[in-house]
Amino acid sequence: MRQRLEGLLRQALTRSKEGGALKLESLPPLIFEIPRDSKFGDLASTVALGLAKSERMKPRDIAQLIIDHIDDPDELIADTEIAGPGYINFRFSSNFWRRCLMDLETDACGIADQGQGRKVLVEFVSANPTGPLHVGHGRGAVLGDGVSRLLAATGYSVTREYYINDAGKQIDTLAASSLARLRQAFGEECDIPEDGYPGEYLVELMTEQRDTALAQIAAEVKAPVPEGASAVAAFLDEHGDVAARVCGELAATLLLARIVDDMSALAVQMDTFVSERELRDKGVVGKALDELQSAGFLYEEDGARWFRSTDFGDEKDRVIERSDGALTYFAADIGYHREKLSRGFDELIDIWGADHHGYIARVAASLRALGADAERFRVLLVQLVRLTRGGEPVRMGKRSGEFVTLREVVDEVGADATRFFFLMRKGDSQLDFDLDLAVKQSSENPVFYVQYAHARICSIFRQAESDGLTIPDAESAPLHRLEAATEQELIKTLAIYADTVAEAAAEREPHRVVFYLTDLAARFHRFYNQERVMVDDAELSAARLCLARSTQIVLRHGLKLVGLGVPETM
RNA sequence: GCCCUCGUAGCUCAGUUGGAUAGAGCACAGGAUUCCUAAUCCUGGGGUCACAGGUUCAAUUCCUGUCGGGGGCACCA
Repeated sequence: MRQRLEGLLRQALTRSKEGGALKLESLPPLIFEIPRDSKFGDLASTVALGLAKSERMKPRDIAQLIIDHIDDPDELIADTEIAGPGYINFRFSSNFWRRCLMDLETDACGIADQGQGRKVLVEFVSANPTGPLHVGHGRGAVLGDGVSRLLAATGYSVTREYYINDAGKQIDTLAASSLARLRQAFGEECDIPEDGYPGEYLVELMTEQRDTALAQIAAEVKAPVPEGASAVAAFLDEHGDVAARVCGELAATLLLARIVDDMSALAVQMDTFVSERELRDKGVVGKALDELQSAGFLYEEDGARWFRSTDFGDEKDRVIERSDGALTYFAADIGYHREKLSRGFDELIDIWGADHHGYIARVAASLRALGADAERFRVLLVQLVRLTRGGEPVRMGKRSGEFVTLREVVDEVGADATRFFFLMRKGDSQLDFDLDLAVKQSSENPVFYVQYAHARICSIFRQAESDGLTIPDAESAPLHRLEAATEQELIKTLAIYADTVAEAAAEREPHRVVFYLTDLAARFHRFYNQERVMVDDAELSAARLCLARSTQIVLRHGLKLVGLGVPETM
């Protein structure tokens, strides 16, 4: 809707300028709003208010000038009025609404191609493969997926990537913990390391993989597989390092597979997986550091190597190589992000937990130092989820071993309800997830409200079909018969779908689509309760069937856009 | 101590990027179905937009400060 009026207004402004009526050093942003009260028209613009100062004219006079310069050959605008301090209120003709509905019947549902094929890499979840995903990861997964879907729908070429942190201390810890569990699986008395991962999932995993693991270790050291508890214990003592490595790799691989499975239960799919270890082995990290070195951004101090990130807006310099010679996590991240850019992406989006926000400045600094435009890197923070049960906080963490896994929640409340719950909130707002409440309310989750609207429409169409009625398309439907207030409101809501998606994509905020869908469903339910779709008047029925079809199109498109199911019956 | 972020109805949250009388769901009270799905709809009460200044014709929105919640300030990952 906005897009259509924008063209006309922009033209009017250009003509005013050419005719000398307005100076217009630059074309002002065209800000529209949908008036709360329909007596102020269908859409209002504040352009004239914004121009008052630079033009040194009264806003109302400017508004009049603009209106006088509008050229509207298709008669899309039925009426304009200048109101209040200088609003221009537009009322549209049935022609206009017809075009909006016709837009919805196109492949892209009238959504503009903002992305123009620009390549975007969205990196999200990227949880260490040291345990199952927990509820907090779910939020990042759903947000990253939602943003990806939004960008894909608006013309971007999107790649979803998972960065596997399979190097470094956490993996060493996993290796030691899983080796201990392996020993236990063979009947040995063995405690897991003090700061290891105590979770039950490792016990299950290593018990199940007991023989596989032992066979792999034996193969690596080219020794026969030991038999009997004491022989196994002696064998593992002798080849402790290899055993730990094999256990760690085995556990990481299987845990990652489980993570992938957990994500797909939430309808989240990745396109690519990148391994930190592989990047390091391929020399990607070293190359990036060499570049920084030769550009003069690295220096030695206190026996460590530092990156002069303060030159690029960070608040302090950062260590990239510790005095013991080990590279820091940050060094790996520099290499990874450089590698992402080298793959030809126009834009990198990272989705991080809010506890990493202090990290943004240094990664951005490293990219700038490597010559990349800072605009191309953007981090979306997702606030941590505070898990409660009956109002009491649930302590969680791999360290404590207590877990509420994402999978448990999805199994209990369902994928759609879980997705909707996360997508209803802006990513940067804090979120309490009450387990008891989530289960209790899963049956009244608003997602069903939206899906029910779609199912209802399908039901109407089943009825229409058995009555031998056909649904006209928007071009030929007698839309002038849709005069009821509920019908008008519904049409207007349908007309702003493409605008809503465009804004949501531009802001990377999927929750806007979710709110829109809830609003659309509400308007449809209202219409449905007040008017009968199929009535004796064939023309009126045709118009209402068309309206229902348009609503169905948008509901289906919108539900898919946020990754939700589109049921035909409920 | 410094930095980031949030503070809107009893609760959970939106608020069209600075515009007209601040909205929705839940909860609470009452009502609607001879007919396309009642997982629906209608009516009602509820607010100093944390607080105080500032910018502006116009501030919930931008700036500064105060208070409060959360997070971050490692040769950790």
